[in-house]
Amino acid sequence: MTDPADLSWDCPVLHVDMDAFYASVAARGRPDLAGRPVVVGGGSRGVVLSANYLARERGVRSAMPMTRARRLCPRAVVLAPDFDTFSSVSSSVIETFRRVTPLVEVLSLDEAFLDVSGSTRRLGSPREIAEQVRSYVHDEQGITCSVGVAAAPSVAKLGSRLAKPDGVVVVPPDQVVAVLHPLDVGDLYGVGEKTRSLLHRLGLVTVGDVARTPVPTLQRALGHHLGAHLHELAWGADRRPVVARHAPAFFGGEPDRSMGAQETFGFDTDDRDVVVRELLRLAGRVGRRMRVAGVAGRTVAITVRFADFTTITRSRTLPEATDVTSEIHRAATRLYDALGLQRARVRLVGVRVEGLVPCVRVHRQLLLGEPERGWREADRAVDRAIRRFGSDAVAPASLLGGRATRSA
DNA sequence: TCTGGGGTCCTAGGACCC
DNA sequence: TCTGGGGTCCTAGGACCC
Repeated sequence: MTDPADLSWDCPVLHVDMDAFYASVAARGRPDLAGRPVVVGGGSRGVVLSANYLARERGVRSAMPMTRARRLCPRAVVLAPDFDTFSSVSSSVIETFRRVTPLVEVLSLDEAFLDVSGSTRRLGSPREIAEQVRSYVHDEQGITCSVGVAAAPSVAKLGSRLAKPDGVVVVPPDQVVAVLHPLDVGDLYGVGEKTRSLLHRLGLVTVGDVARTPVPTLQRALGHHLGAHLHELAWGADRRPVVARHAPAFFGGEPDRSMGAQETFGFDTDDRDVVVRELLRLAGRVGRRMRVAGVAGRTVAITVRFADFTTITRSRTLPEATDVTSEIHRAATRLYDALGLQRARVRLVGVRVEGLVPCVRVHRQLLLGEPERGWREADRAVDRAIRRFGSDAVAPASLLGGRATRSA
């Protein structure tokens, strides 16, 4: 108990964030990569998913176009992402967290909140627990993480950022204001580039500036919700409890509200047939994931991004929820055709189904008829074949040979 | 040489109903 | 006959996060 402030915390929260997670996992067991910049990403039109710290020294950042990253850091080793491995390492790390506390709120593959208020008697001060978590992760998974410790989740999250890489930052309650207020407003969770520059234009540059601005003023500038929310965050007053849950729809988790898939073409296209075939592939992917999860949805939405990067969405709500690939595809195609595009060059299309509910709650009138019943059974057969033989085994006839259009 | 893919939430306007 | 308000659903877009 080196930290007297620890004792005054009614509810200490840890935010654990893996350091350059994808890049670290991808480089594990690769001594040949030691001392080299590593970038995970790919595709001719892709972006950086993760960069290790040597690559970051050259200015490489997440979400940066790969072309730019290669220019900034020609020596970088570029690795393709392997999400199966990332997921499995992530699951192991989360199991490690659960040895410390059952109150683990998983935010993504590489970060989580841990409420350790029930663990201090057994494991020591919050700082000591943070160090234990770090050594467990390092010893068992061979990667490093950073931990922020505070009484509020939002402050703990800022702490882990300040701790990076490979460190711990504890922000006791009586130091929250001193730590928060000098930071740039862009450091607040929920403030991206647009909101940051809006606030800067208003003369609100630091978190302290936001904290000292009346809530109604913030609400006029940012909207009712965000205005009030940012004011709270600026005082470190986020008292949202840590909720034990797994982000994706795993057991016990809340079902996703929507499921979608999208894909950028290898080359922009103005060929309707190419787009409609792609919509079929995407509808198939989404439908299969919905059937695996046991959910159905009523609203089908498409996204279309044009060559100039302008992006539109169109959606239509069906009379009945569906998880049938052909129904999703039909709705998506109608939405696309309703755009009435002539020579527009399309860069990306996406399909999403929203308003998901568990299938058991969908009281389909099964008198609906044979055609629909037939499609459902066809979907099940395809799902079974894919489970047995892999996703290359089965495809609608119209997709056969279609892949060349994406990679040619 | 530009800019991925998976999501969530908020806002705002219009339709519609009470 | 005129006027108003509240609630909900639908649609489109935007911002944000990892």
